[in-house]
Amino acid sequence: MLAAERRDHLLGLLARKGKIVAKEVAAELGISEDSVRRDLRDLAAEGLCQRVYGGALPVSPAVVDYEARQTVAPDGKRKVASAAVGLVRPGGALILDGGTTALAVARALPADLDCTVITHSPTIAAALLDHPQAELFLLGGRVFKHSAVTCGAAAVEAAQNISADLCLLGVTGVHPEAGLTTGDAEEAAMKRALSARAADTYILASSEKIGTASRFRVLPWKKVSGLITDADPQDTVVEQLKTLGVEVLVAS
Amino acid sequence: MLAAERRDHLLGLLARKGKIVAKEVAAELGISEDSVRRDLRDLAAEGLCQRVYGGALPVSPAVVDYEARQTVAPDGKRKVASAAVGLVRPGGALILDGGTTALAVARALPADLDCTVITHSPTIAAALLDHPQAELFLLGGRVFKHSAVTCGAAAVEAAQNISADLCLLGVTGVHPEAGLTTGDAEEAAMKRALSARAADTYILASSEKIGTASRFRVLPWKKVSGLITDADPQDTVVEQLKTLGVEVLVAS
DNA sequence: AAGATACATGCAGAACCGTGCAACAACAGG
DNA sequence: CCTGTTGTTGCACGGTTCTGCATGTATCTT
Repeated sequence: MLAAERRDHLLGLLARKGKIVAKEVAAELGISEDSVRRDLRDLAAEGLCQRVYGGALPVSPAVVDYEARQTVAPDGKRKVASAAVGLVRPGGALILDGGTTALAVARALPADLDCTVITHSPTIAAALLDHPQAELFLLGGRVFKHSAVTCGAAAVEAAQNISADLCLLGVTGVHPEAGLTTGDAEEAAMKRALSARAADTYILASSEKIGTASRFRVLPWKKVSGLITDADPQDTVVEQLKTLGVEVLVAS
Repeated sequence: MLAAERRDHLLGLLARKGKIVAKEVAAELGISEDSVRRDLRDLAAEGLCQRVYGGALPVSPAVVDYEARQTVAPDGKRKVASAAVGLVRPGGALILDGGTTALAVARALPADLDCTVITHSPTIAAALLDHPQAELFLLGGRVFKHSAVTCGAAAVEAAQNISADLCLLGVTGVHPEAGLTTGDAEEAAMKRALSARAADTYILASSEKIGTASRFRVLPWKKVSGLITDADPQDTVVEQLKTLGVEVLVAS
């Protein structure tokens, strides 16, 4: 393991778990505690972590570079994205919706992923250009600038010619009675068309969308295989969804 | 093994594995660590990887994005782009090819431009998202990662359903006898399909492309309306083109 | 207060690095 | 065909950086 790689690893741990115990990491990586301590000392000197007795903690969010916050997806979306990545099978075909949560999924996909990704979002397509093993298929059509995806008759028609194992769909509203909803009729139709072309459809929904509804219905619950969210599993709405027979994958 | 081949191999490793250990690669390829280190040093100088003790790591995605946004097009491409923008008529329809020169055109288009832009490049589409008045149409298909455009049967078919007043095409070779050429057969076919759907086709070619030829013919001279270049109008090749009846728009 | 744990520091060996140099191949020009 | 030039490659050298250990000190726990 490269020294610089190890530093990245430490920062990753810090972001994911919120703390680092020097002893544990040393054992895990098979290196001496001294090296871990030295790394932590260096990172602390650069303001990338806060050194504490026994390990290190993240620097307070306010201090973190503004740019870093911009580029990194909000915590909820990142959690949902990494849970969603677990559903993707190598060698399969994946339909990936547009939107910021789907973009987080695209970024979380392993760089050497060997599968076909079908999308109607130029942004997602651009984000996947550096995945050399992934076959990439873009559904054309009129571009809806608001959400940066193609919609309309041409896009729906293009979708009719593809099939996939899995469809990961973003929505703006997730409600027990209203079902899955979004704010634009064309977009709703497009999402429906995408979902219809996949064996399984999972919904990407960070916690703030749970229990809310938008103007246009995308799908009823019976048409989706499951929901991926970072909401509390004990949440009332989440419990309600479970009683409806919805498979809820909790991301953390 | 060729030096350039080796460089590609290194970049591939970086993408697939996320890191390079100089010692390992040297052993694997049967060359000295010095050569590997030299390559890594060069790649790092071009911003293609991050050199670290013991090997190299990928440049962080955030940095790439940032750099891509920051990098202004080379002077030649910028000149060509601004000359090309002069051909675009408000209210009309424009077919915009992929590639860096076309991207420069997209960026040079006025933000309040009121026209329809048709493209097969997700990158170009993404660049035009903030042009509120422009209608944007994306041609779908299999994405060719190398040049970040859609190609193949589906893309060509999608192109059959559109029409435009003007097509701005990038090529890699501009030669009096060989005509307009590019390095990939699929791309050449796609460019032909785009050109066929527009009343006028103009070629975007910064000066370094003048007088060169690539493997696959895109179009013969008689099919294009003109050439937009920043090359010297007195240049021998440019003079030759003029005698062939090619309209040459000199960008400056 | 005392033992346990974590820490900083210095040190030595190992790994890694850049540079200069010579050998070699590819190539253009005579 | 020869020759000078250019660019690449491997090797040798000296310097730098990393790493684990030993030591003495600081901090935590009980």
